[in-house]
Amino acid sequence: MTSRPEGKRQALLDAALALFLEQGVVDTTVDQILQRSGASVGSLYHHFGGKEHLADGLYVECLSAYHEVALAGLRSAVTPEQGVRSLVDHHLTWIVDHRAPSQFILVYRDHEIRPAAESLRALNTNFYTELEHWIVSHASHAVPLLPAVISQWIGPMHMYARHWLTSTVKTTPADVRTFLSDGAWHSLQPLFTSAPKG
Amino acid sequence: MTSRPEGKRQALLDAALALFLEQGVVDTTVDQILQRSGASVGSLYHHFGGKEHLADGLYVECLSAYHEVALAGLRSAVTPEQGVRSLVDHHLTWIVDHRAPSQFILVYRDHEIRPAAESLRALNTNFYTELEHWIVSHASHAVPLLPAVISQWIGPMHMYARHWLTSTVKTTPADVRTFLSDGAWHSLQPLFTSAPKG
DNA sequence: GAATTGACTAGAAGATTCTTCTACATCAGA
DNA sequence: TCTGATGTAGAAGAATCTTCTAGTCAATTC
Repeated sequence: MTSRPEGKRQALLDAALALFLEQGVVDTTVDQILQRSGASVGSLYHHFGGKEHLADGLYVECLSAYHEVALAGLRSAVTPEQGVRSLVDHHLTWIVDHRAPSQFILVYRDHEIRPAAESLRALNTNFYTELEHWIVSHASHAVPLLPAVISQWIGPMHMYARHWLTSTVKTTPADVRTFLSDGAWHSLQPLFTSAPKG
Repeated sequence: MTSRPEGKRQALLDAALALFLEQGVVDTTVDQILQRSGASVGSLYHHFGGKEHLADGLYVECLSAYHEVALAGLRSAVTPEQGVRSLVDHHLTWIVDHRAPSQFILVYRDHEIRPAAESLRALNTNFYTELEHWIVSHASHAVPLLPAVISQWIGPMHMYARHWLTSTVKTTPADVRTFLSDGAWHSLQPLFTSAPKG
């Protein structure tokens, strides 16, 4: 009966996010999602095509939103240093302001290896490709080992975020923002200034 | 009939590892595991108590083996530099020599938030606690922000491992071993030599 | 060396959970 | 008012997981 456009779809996403974080994807039943969202089986399968696809949709939704913010900051950076630091800053801000989506992204990411998750992995590929292009276009010389460079840039902040999101500490990422930002910049700085070794 | 001790248990683990990597945990059915392993439903539920518990058991098995090697290297290190670098080296060696278990660990890690996974998370906690103790005991002064320091130490290598294990590139981690090892050491070196700022 | 015990295996029966399917509702635009 | 696109409903059916009882086998006890 009552239903504004996108009403049930969004209700399903909201209910699923809450339940998935409370109980995990596997232990959450379709019935629980239906009860919490007020939607019917038909709605769920109309909008998403199944429980796992709903989880995929949720992942895409959450990750896209994050990517948008992160890339916007990177694009508006003027100097290499601003760009390198912006990604760390935006990330740490994001996980505080969007705790639930962040948890779901970190926890669900790569959690399955299956061909069906193709489109889902493409999301990450696009993101990293843009990061690589940004590095190359700002670097003062050829950059080898791009994946390793990217890892040094954002690996620490990812790991810290994972730690902060899964533990229950009261400290905020603000305490480590400077530390992580400095670390990232010091790791990448050589790419933008000095000449390559060898 | 035929059954050596541990026979079915190990067969179940082997079959599960292969299937989980091929199809993901969710898309693998109990029946598939039984067929591939030659075990019966009874065996699976006797040894593990369910499909998810089997996945947990597999995770524990794989991760424990890795922790053992990693910590052994760390303990036998004489200088701080050897210790810092050993963890990176052992990790990169490990993922090459044990590709399947590594993939499962990275992919399955944290993949569910649920109270039942308590013992499972304890494994990681113990590992990181030992890393923290090692840092503190070798540092030349008080170390703040331990989780952030740990993240700088092993965050990049984790991220690179994830990349290498999920992509199909032919390059081996040997190409980046020096790069990542240097990065880790340069990040942590100040802890072991100079005085803290502020 | 028969009985007992405990660890393990077997597979049918039962319970749970997921998915499909058909019918109905709402709404914008012709 | 009709029409088609989109969304909703829930019963029926299919797939999957788990429990349960009944064994097998090897080692141990008396």
